Amino acid sequence: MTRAFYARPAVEVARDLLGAILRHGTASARIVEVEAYLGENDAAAHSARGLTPRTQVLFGPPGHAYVYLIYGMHHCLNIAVERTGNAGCVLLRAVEPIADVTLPTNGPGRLTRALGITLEHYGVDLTRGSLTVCTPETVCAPERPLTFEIGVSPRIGIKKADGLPLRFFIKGNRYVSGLGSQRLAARAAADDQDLAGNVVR
DNA sequence: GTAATGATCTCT
DNA sequence: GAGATCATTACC
Repeated sequence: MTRAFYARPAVEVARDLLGAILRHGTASARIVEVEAYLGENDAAAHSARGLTPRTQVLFGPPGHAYVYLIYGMHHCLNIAVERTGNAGCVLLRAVEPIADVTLPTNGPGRLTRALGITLEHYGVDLTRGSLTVCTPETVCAPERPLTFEIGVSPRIGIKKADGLPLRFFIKGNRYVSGLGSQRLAARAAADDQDLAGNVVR
């Protein structure tokens, strides 16, 4: 993805990231669920209270990683978007494994653990280096559809600015996180059932 | 310096 | 429904 791809409103970038490929080293996975955070006018965004040491990358140029530790034990991966000075970002919430991924990837904390993303990736440039996002056509995954329906819902787990439809996900994809998906995924692993179409909310 | 908080996950 | 566990932030 180019710098220009990220230099757009958070909602646009979020929707366009669905289906794209997240790569870290040899590991790769398809992005199936994201959330948009709008910057200083979004009470739920970390950048809502202005520039702090942690959030400075959000105010910097687009296309850089914003990684932070949540609840003392989970890392979350975001991508800074919009032009320099605008603190919008996109939270990656779930991915579908393609290669060299063994751990579960449905959920923000799980996907960072599965792909080995930590605080050391804070601020790295996603347009160059080992942690990148690219278009699905550049990866050989012919069994996965390039077109899909996009589902929309309120963001998960936040208390401020709740209810805004800023969460986007691939409808029917079994790797989407959210209500019930953990039990469904566990049952799928146990029964080897195909859950496609049953995770839409 | 101290205390509250949290864009989560796992188990009960 | 509660506990784990700590960086960041706000407030004294």
